[in-house]
Amino acid sequence: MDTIFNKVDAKGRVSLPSDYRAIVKELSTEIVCYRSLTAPCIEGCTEELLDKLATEIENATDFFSETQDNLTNLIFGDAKRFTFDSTGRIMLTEKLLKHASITDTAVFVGKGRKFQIWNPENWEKEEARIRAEALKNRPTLTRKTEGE
Amino acid sequence: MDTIFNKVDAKGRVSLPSDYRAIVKELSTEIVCYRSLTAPCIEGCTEELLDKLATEIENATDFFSETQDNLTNLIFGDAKRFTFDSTGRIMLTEKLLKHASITDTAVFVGKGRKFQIWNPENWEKEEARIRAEALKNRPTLTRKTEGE
DNA sequence: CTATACCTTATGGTATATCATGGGTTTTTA
DNA sequence: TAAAAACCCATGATATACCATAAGGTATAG
Repeated sequence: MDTIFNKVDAKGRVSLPSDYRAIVKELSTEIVCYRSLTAPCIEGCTEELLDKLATEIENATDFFSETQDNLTNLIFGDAKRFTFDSTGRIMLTEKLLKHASITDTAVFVGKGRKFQIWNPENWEKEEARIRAEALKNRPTLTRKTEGE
Repeated sequence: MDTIFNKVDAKGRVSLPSDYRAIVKELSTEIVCYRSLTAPCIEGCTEELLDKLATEIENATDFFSETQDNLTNLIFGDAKRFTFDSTGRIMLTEKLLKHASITDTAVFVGKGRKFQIWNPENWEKEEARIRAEALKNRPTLTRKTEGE
């Protein structure tokens, strides 16, 4: 998956890049999007992945625990299903667009089993940051990820 | 899933968001609501889930023996069935609305298998609190849940 | 090796269906 | 009998589905 720039029209519609669609389509015709917790961008994935995460939370925390309560609110309160039509577009909400400061162009960035949607300028900065960081931590990284 | 703001009309009626309805409708046309034990909000789910919760409480007797009675009383004594009509609306009771301080607008917050109903201002505060908290505990979280 | 035809994908526009919400009417119940 | 709740219909807003066009890329034929 590479980085793709697509236009956002006046209604908030964006074409999900065809490569992304192809992967999702094997399972369904919808994705889930939510505001990234740590970055000014939108994150997307399949519902399956989100369900898996929810199950993990349920297993790792107690039913009545504050942690479980907070996490489920955080994840499911924010996440929204987006079905894409025959032309492969989704309609992003105001909340999501605002969080990522996206107006007329959205940058799709593949992240393995999920992806991110950025404002072009912000992504440019982020990419530079990531590259610098990766270079700095290279020795540690290679040791850690051995199994991949 | 998702957070949705709906109006409460003069008669106390609220539209249950269509996405929520779609999931419930496969089974029936009613949900169960009760006052949250931990937060100033209303909680809602299907009757099936409440039954499951009852079983879980029973199974956890070893750990909750003291509080089991209290829990069952609090939840089941409070829970009430709400059928939604052809337009998808329910009529919440005074008791529930008062507990959540809801007057003219109700915020539906998805929690996976259940949902919460909040007063807009309270939810805004709660959401900010949760997100800040999650950000602070991020290292711990990611280790536990292996994803984000 | 180049040009043309074809296919895929992105994007703009439009019509249709859905949903939230308001109001009115009937039925229940206290 | 009065108040409240369930039911029904109407409407405006909005999202969704669909069609048409444009642009880019690839394969094939000349």
